[in-house]
Amino acid sequence: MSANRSTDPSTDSIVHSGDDLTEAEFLARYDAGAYERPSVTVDMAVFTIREGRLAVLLVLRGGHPFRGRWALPGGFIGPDESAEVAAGRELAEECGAELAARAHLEALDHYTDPDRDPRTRVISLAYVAFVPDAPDPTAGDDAAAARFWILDDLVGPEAPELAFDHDLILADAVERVRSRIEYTTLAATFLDEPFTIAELRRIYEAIWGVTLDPANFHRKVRNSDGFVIAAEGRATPTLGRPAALYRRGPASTMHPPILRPDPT
Amino acid sequence: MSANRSTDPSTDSIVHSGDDLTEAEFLARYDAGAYERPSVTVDMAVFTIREGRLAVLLVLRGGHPFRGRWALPGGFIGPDESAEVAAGRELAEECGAELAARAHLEALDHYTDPDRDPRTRVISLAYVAFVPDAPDPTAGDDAAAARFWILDDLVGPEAPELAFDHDLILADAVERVRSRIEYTTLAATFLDEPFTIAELRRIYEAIWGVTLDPANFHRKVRNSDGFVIAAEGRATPTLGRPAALYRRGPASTMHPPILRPDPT
DNA sequence: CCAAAAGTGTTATGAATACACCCATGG
DNA sequence: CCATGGGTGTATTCATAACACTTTTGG
Repeated sequence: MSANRSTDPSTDSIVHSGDDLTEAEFLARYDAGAYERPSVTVDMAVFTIREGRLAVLLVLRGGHPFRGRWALPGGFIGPDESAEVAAGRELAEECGAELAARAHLEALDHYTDPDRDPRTRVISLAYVAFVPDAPDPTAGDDAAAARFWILDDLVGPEAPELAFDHDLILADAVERVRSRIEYTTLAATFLDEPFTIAELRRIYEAIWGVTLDPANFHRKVRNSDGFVIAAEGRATPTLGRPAALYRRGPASTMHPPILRPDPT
Repeated sequence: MSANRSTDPSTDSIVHSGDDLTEAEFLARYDAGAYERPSVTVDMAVFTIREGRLAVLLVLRGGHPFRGRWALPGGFIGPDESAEVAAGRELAEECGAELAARAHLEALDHYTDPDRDPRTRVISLAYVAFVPDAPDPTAGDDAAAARFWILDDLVGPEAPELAFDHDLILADAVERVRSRIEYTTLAATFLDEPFTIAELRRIYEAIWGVTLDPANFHRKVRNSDGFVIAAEGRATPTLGRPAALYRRGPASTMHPPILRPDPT
């Protein structure tokens, strides 16, 4: 603590000894403005499936810094809202309210390098969100454009360089979603209900970038208690036997998990 | 964004249109003080093993707010340090530098409820740390006392009520460490080198609160590539056959994992 | 009838469990 | 030689992977 004393509001003796005050008195006299504070943003990796592949929502920055670079959508946390509320609000503004209502939002990590933003000290709280295949959003006021990028198009020499440390955040987010669908039922949140087991399998294939055995996948999902529940009716395929329809079940985790195939 | 415009430094038009500036000019004119900012702390759940059971470091608060309550150690982030550096610094101050140097520190989550701190808006970045069995730390200036609490002593009617939302953070941290040792080699960081397989097993038993089959555990650890590597010599037991000694191996994850026994 | 996709059956392999059994030491 | 904990062998059970096979539709 001593190394940080001048900026540390928990070191009460700098403000007031406090020893002779009740907690109510202490709080009434507390001066919140006496210390240097970082700015705090939420940044979101909003995933969906596009052309059978994993895609993430990026916005083209219309203002400084990093004007003209693609970035994860996000914004500063309001003084009276939690980070999760702020993320939901931003998502609604980027993708529309009805889509945000269906999205599953989940805390990812925090990014705190003092130099990660050239303006000032900015700490980012990162979230991941999963939405069913959705139309491209309309750009907000401070973004020149907003669209889903297929992840494969973000690697290689043609790929845009992202603003801030968003390439790092995105890499963490991709790994998170890839490992998360192994032992949770999250993959189903990428689909509109009702859906078929094969559609769910294509979600896994898109996120992992592999092909899975349809027969074994079908069995695993059906045997996983509460993952999916049968719905009325049949899918109307362009070809082949019509598939049974399902909805998301009550379970949020799977035992045993559906493990990624060994990339060997 | 529009709902939050007045506190949002990314909405450049409020500060300056920016359109006619280079990025360098924009940054030179940027006023970081124009927006309301939260305070940001790091809080740590520092785990060790005490009396064969999982224990966590708590400090008794000497000042307001929550004076006289036990809390996770932590402190405010300095203006020029990352959260990880801040956590390491705080840990060194609480537990001693040599112990902090051996500790494995890992980001847990962030806690952002606007009302979680009665003083002002405070966002907490939570970390978990794992240290070999260590002497009780000496309390720092702003703590009346600091000691390891066996986790089982923190439940029940006799248990102290923690400050802030630290009971929630601690619950998340415990679940994290319990699941983390399933598929990482983290448990070995609770031990001084060299150690025996049985000592490692007792770490798992302490963290999960179960008893494990010594024979099967031994095989799983030995078969897990890079988890442990053989060291010279033998342990000198009080009873029974002397055990072989090992050091931490290069692997950080395990395939397949060592799964918790079903609590059924 | 044929093609194609959905879904079931069957076998082989690999890991986990339970537990019998051997090993190495101190008393 | 006995008690105790370290460590290996082995049979059973269970999940997975591979793939043959059946079902159900449209053309």
